[in-house]
Amino acid sequence: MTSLYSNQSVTLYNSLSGEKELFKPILEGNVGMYVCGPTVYSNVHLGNVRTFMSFDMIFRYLKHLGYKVRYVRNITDAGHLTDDADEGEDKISKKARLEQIEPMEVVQQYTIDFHNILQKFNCLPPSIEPTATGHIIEQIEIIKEIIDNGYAYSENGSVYFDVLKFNENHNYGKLSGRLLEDMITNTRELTAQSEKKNPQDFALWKKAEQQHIMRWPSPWGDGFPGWHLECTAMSTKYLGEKFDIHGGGMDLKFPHHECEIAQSEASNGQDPVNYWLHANMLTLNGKKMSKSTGNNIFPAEIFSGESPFLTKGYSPSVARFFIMQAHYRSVLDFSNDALLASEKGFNRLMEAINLLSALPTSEKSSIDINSWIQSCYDAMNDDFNSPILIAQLFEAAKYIYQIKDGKASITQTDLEKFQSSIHAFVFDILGLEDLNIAAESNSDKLNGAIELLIQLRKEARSNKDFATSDQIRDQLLELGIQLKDGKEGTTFTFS
RNA sequence: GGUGUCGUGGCCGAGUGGCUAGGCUCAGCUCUGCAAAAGCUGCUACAGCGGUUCGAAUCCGCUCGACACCUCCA
Repeated sequence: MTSLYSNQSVTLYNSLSGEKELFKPILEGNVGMYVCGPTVYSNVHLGNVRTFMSFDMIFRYLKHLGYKVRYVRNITDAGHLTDDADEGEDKISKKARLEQIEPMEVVQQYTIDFHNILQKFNCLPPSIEPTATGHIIEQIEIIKEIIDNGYAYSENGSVYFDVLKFNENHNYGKLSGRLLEDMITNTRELTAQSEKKNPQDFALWKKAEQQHIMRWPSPWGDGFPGWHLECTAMSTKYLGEKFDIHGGGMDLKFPHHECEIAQSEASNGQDPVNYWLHANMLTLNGKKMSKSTGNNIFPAEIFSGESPFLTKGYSPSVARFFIMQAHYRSVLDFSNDALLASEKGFNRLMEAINLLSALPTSEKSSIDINSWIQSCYDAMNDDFNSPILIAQLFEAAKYIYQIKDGKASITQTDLEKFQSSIHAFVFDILGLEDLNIAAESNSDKLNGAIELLIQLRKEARSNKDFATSDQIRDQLLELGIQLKDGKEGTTFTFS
């Protein structure tokens, strides 16, 4: 059997070229994908989640197409200075000092939170989730190579990447579209940069001061690795010197990803990545969500509704649906109104899908199922355009109601195809979950009780005892259980 | 100041040279004991000004505005 990917060709927007390109993996049938993970010194907010969700959707789609995907997403548990000055402190160390615990306790706590949250949003775990602290040796080796190749210098126990030297025969700035000379003329004045030859240089290794708790021995003395280096070390180790896809948030494009390219080229001479993908920001009140400014909203607040920005709580799947309704490269603004609209749309889609298995079949299909399926693939093949896919799914919902009402027809074979495709796109690729099914399966007793009330209400109605029937309906609604009268009887949902 | 992205109907969001996504809201209808729910129908927009073109939301120029990056951030 041939894989789907031989029929469905994916086009993706490559930040490096600024254009949509046909996706062709280095090794046919295999994809190596690296995504920059979180720095685990605080809880992830919804903006962080959006990026990981976007790449989860991409991961899911590539797998669906039959690619064997090795998805590597790191945990940054070391390095990462709070500022660029020489006195900059490691973020995790700082948090540990403030809370008077071990740095690895900080790391552990927020790594667990990160995993829990992503699981709630139904993100698949990556194939490999390496940590920066687990790859200190690899990082030191890369630094040695860069020094040997003449693109780094050590100074007072620290090692810096020599950007000017590198730019003499490489192109520093090719990813972010910057020119080094512009950067030099526009550099802001920063104090305490005495160790660097020039401000554009970045740290590969930082000397640890006496009080610094996260430290490792190295040829240059005790210290810790620079932030950009870990991704180069881990992507190279698990995906090779050249791999297919590198993803991350738009805000990492410069300097982080630019530095990764420079480090690879300076150490092994390879431009490391064929396709750079950048997920755009989630904004709140029109401004980027950010840990440092506090303009953010946390997943726990979404679920509980306990936030000044929300009127109620929303399920993880509704939040995921909301995010999937925008293209991953567009800025998306978070608001209660937008979430409310998504919730209604999401419920409508789920209700239509639940009708699928009970649809009547006919001798002929009046709907061209094959071309509908292809239109779903076309959407995803076009740079993972999930909003278009969702529009197609609502078209499918319309078909479902037409078939149900006898205004359209479908054969048994087509229905099976229709059903399996919808399931693939909604649950496997978009990663949505049907909450009513989940609710039904874990509360059989409650469901039985509600069914009983529905039966009693039905009897009351047939006796024209509307006082009783309305009491059952209204009081259940107050409890958050909504009865829905339809032609084939009464159903209910939890609101 | 530099680099980049973008400005779409009441709201959210696709599209990116002609065939006018989709969701929500709203209005009407169907169903109903009344509702709710659900379904159906309707609502023709592309910041402004020029230009290219038989034809532009879509390409080009200018103006205005927003956001992001240039300093840690997904």
